[in-house]
Amino acid sequence: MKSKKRTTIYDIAEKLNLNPSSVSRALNNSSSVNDATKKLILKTAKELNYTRNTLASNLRKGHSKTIGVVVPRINQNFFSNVIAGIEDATYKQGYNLIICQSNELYDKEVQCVNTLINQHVDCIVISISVETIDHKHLQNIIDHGIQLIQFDRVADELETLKVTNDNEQSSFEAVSHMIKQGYKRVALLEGPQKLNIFRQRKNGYLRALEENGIPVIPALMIENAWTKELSANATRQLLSLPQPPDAIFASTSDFSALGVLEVATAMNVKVPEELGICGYSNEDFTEITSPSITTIDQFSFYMGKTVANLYFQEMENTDTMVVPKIISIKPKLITRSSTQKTI
Amino acid sequence: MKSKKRTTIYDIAEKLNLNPSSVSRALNNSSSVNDATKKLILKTAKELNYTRNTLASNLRKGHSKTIGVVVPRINQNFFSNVIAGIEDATYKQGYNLIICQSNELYDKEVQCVNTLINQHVDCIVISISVETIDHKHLQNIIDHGIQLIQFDRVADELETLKVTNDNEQSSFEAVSHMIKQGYKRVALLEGPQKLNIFRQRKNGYLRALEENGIPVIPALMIENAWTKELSANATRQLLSLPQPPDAIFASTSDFSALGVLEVATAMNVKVPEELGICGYSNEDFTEITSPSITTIDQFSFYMGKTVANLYFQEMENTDTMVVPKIISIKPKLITRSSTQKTI
DNA sequence: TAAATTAAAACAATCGATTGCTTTTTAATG
DNA sequence: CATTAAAAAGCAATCGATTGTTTTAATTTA
Repeated sequence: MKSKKRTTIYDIAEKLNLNPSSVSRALNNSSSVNDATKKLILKTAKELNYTRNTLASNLRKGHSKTIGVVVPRINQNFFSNVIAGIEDATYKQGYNLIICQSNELYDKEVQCVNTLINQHVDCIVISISVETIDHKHLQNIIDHGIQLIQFDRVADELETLKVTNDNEQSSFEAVSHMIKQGYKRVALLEGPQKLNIFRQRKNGYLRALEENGIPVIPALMIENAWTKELSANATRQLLSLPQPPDAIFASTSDFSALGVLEVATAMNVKVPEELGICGYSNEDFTEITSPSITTIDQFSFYMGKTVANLYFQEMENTDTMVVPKIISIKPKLITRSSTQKTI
Repeated sequence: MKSKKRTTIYDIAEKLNLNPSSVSRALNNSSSVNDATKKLILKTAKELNYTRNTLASNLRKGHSKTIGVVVPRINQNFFSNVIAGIEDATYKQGYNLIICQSNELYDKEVQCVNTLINQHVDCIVISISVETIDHKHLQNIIDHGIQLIQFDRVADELETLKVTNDNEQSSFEAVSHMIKQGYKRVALLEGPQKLNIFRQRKNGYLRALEENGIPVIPALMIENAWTKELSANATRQLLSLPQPPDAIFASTSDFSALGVLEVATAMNVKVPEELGICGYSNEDFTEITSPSITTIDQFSFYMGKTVANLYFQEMENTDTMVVPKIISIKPKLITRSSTQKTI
């Protein structure tokens, strides 16, 4: 489609025999243009179907009023909720959102970041991929003078603004809850330990065991069980142990917990009587499985809003340096049937 | 945060005692720059941490290489999958995505569209809100010479590029399937008839009844049952009828179907023996309810890719007028336990 | 009425990259 | 060695809006 030429302030100026600068000022409601003229300009602008060219405006003004977001996957409940939260907050401020997904690939993540830098976005919000171990691309964002906010999966080594979940504490509470319910051999399904969130969740698990005087049994801790399939395999393995666990904390996601549940059901292991299950994320479906699954709510939408508002707040300090700041949101344990050993 | 001044082609030109135009050409790999010079420029660009200012570039080039997307809700499975599909396709072409959500509100939808027009996006992709009945804002997009692609929930009256699901046919097949399973009184939970997709689904339902010689019973057709709660209420009402239905087609969503299932279970009505249930959308959870729910897959991710590719394809015809074109994707019936009356 | 003040509009430079056109330099040809 | 062709680089306008500065017009004050 050939896009017709759009109306510019020059067109308006020409038609009214005025200078473009006056048109611009009128459009920005400056006080240095006569009210009558202003009205006339506004009317003509409407007639000619004028809309400001944000490209030109932003170029001149030196900013883009745009925030870039990089997440592993757009269509994952947690992330799409965070994005919805960010959108909700940024929209009100007249900001736009450019969304990219890394697909959990380091290379794509770097590309996304570069694109956003090129776009001269004012801020980049990122939750890193599993593959991401070095942070040159993140440092690059900072070097370009772009505000950087990390959320959820953050690079600890890099001192930036961060919005995180208190994974350690919530895992601690989840495992403590299971122990209080009477489960004695709680297994752990771990996520890739490259990601700090999974390390933290493991730490919470370990602390809960320790504080409750329960020995750590390495055989009950399965590495890299972070998809439904991997968790299902892990569960088969665990339940076939001479001394199988009587509870499994799927610290990686509710999908993992679902894998556990399915295998348990298939192997005729009764949940929650013989096996307690706890997931992570409070996906919609955890409420409707039978039994319903105990899980942890991360307040994802709220998290998105927090991220956006953090940016707007920091933006105010125009000339001071960025002070690294971490906002930690405390997730909430949602206890359901899958851990109701005692009735 | 004060953003430091970024490196421009002028900085590079100055440092190398060259003209900015040569730098620009070198950066664009033009053949009219000496290879040695080109190499030098590229090296210096890297040293100075240069990145092209896309704002300036796009202003000059007259396009933004950006596609705007407006959906009712970002964090709804169907839409987030479509967006992921669009992103997947546009990313490869070096395009960016600006995402907005209307929250099912007409006013917000209009605002979103206006913002995108201001941003001078090259194309706007939209799925309209429930509230949307007039289409001035969509016409406005066209008037600004911006390519418009509607998907899923489209305004029939407006002749634009469209990517839709064949809702009529898929509903027809779903209801036919239920009838073939032996269900005799199939009820329908309708969505707001303002939206064409829900009208089409109703038509498919009606056609299935007709072609199978089954009378239409108005009492079995419930209007506006398009949330889980509304569907639950509707189900209670239906099952309390003197002559209750023996199957319910929740044409609006799987969430509705879930509402039906929960009420049926609570009322001790056996699914699928006494009541067949079919949903719409193939949400993840339909697989794991007990019984699992028969539903319709809309190929949402693929739909997103199709939308994006439609744009790129149309873009080629630079000077011809846009010929309204509709791509209809045929959804797939996924039969599961909830409609297995016969074994 | 002349001078001073203020309001309104015009002028011109700028943001950074691109591109048609011109000039300079280098290489090739007779 | 002169002439011509080709390659490489420079020049300058452009995209559209913004903004500091200057000019003009209108109003007020002495």
